[in-house]
Amino acid sequence: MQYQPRDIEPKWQKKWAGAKIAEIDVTAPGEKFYMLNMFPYPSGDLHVGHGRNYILGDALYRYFRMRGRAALNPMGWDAFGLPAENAAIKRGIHPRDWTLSNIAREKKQFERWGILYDWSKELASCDPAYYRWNQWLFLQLYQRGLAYRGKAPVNWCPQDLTVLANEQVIDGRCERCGSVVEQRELSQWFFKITDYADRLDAALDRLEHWPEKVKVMQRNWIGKSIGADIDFPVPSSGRPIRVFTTRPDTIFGATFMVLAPEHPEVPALIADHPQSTAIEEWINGVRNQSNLERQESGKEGRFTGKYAINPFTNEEIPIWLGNFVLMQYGTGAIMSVPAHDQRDFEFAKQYGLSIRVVIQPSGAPAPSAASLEEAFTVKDESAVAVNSGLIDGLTPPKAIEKISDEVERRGIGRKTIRYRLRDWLISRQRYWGTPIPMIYCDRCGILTVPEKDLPVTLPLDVPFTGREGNPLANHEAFVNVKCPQCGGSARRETDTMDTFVDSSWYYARFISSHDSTKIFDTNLVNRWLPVDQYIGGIEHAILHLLYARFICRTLHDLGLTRIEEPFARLFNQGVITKEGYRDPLQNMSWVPLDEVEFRNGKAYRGRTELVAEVGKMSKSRFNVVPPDELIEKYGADTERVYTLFIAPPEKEAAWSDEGVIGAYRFLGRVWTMGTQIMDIQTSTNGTGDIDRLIRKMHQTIDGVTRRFERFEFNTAISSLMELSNAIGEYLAAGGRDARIRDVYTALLQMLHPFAPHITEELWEMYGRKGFILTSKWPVADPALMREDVVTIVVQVNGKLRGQIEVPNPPAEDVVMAAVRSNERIQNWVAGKEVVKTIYVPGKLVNVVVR
RNA sequence: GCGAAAGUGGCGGAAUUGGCAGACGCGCUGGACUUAGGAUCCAGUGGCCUUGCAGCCGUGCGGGUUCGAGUCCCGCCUUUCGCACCA
Repeated sequence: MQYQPRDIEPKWQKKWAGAKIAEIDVTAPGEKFYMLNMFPYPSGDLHVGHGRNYILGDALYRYFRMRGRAALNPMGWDAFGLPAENAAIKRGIHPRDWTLSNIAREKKQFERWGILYDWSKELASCDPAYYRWNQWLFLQLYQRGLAYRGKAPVNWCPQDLTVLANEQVIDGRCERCGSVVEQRELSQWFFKITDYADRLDAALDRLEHWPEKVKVMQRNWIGKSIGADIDFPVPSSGRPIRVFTTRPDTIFGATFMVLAPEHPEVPALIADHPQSTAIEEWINGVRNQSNLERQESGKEGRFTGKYAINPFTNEEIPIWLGNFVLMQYGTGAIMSVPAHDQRDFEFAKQYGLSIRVVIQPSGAPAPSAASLEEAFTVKDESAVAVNSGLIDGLTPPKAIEKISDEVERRGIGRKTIRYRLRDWLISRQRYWGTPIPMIYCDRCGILTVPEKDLPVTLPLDVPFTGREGNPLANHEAFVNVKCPQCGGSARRETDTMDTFVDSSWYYARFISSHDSTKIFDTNLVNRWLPVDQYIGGIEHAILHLLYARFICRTLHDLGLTRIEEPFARLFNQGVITKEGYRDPLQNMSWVPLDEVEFRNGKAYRGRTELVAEVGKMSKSRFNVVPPDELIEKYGADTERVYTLFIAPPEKEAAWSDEGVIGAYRFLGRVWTMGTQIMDIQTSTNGTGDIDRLIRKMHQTIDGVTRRFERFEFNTAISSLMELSNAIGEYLAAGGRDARIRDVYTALLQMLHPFAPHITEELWEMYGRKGFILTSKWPVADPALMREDVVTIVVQVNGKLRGQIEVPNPPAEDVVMAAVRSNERIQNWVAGKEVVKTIYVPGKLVNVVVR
């Protein structure tokens, strides 16, 4: 009987679904394993690149189940968001219908891949039963001052009268209508993530099983720096200017001060300047530049004509404006220490400002003007403060401590910790999201929607033209509401929430996803969280993972969980790339694959030779591999095995259509040898070496088990291929010992997480009871792994000159006797003086001769 | 510029602690089967010299440590990723 994946795969998919095999009772006892793939945004079409992510999770899930863990593997939909709204505008489909039909398609695709999710816990963020708890959470945060309204600059399209996400702004213009986008200050809702900056930063050190890369990215994003705020008196205004510095120990070298052009003191400082108009013009020019533009235009500054007093040297230092000082960070003002800071140095050289060295390697001569270029790079461990009064001779850490204490003692500042992290702007002037549950009443002010009135449901009867801004704002029935306090007429908030709010706590909701009385069950969540294995793309390294960590902590602080960190282990799978083709004559635009002809190994469209480029699969590059055809031809098991075999899972991998055949052949061989082995009923003396094969089996069990724990799926599969090759050789050699059945069964079990359908089918054909999925993972017996004979490599002067076989375990004297009696080896040693002999137990002998 | 990771056949990639480099797979070559193609099966496949052989060379480049280096150390080169005027 031929291997026909087309027949057996749907059969098992139905059986698993019928048996509700992946449904788990979260209250039942057992050692829990919470496995979670990041829930997808249902955009409709899943390609083999997406498949890698889910197949990887499914293999892991099946493995842990077979290892006897109570494994939970739920799935849901990150179903709010802009693409649905754009589809509505472009194609006249309601975002809800578009989303729901995509969900149905993707769910079907998961089934075709043979992926087992516990669908009884399915959730979708666009479902009022889900988003009402978003709203509830918002209210809890609002009541604790963690949600607030504030002004923030947003991208505003004056033509479409709407706010645009950064991604929708292309070269400063609206992606839809092409008008120049403006920066506008609007009232927006924020979550106060900055209150948690310190805890989110500190806890990163305890996330042992997170990729270092992600932790570094989060650390940079939070951007903690320890330093001091120090006031510099300004005689002309009588108001001191406060600077932030991480190096207060260099204050004796602060020879000038630089303010951001937007600094609030600037107008007063330049008011009586003879060229104040020119300076204002310059300020406006800088203001309109992005940070990137400012950096590209180089350092520029203007002297205000005013001076501040350095509180430690008591010197007057000039106050400058500089385009490299950012108002958003610190106090928007810096003390410049040109001798020890690259940027200050460049600025000082450009404008001829004075430079004073205040840190030097101890005992070194004072740097000359020529060597000043190096002064700011002093990283010498022995560097100490000089020309610095009370801190002379101290190393930087001690000097920082002492000078900070002195600043506090004098009452001119304090030690501070600052973060780059800003509060999380959650307002979106968009329809397809969770309505923010707030009400504006002219008499009573800003009010929360009472909990009993949740959810605030998103109305469905709105028109989508893409022109009039947020459709919600024009929906009278939605906007007009009675004030919950005075009963008078009031207006609803029409902003919706950033979809990252939805994804910041869904992992907890899965545990009791149908509970309509509370956000989740605290006891159960305490049992099941944190997620044991979280799997998703590196693109979520910062935003999603940081927001989820933040919200998890707020839930903890609300007394709803004991859990502070939501994800114990994190794994980022690599993307799958494929060649796409560009047309050099058509401005290098991507060419659809069906227009590409291949001749002599090169790609053409007509007579134009196309340029091949390897990149992440995406529709816009026409390089996606849809799984349908592949599954039709070779089956889902082949795709699964190939996808996990292709490369280590964390690495980027290049898809090769030819490579797939290898996985198919492997499964075909497993199938064929299975039908052959089934016929072996009783032990008959063949010529094969069954003991060797059994040893190989135990070694493979040991290896595959360890490789599962380390996510080394590619080598796990290759060692299964080796075992299957060994079985094939045994059969070819005429081996017919009935114990081959045990070896084969173990192979099937280990193969199951990768190729679930074929292994279930063969398991059934073998007359085994139940699903192979619910069978017990094989255990390696160390005693049976051991070889009877070991081969020891013999080197002479480090070069391989022979091999000897000795009984295992190898005794040193036996090995040495064998070396001495081996003619071939002795020929290499003959006539030379043996300097020494090195024996590496069980591995090799190296004879060193002269 | 700063930080991190990585460079191994024609390709994807293997190689616990330094110990037979190239497992496994693709591709390729030859053969079997076939009217033929495909599929399948068998054999071979880093380079060089060879009748042959565990002879020589070989893990980005240059040095070093060691009986022995893909692996450790120093110095370069290249690629990828992250951060980027954050005071």
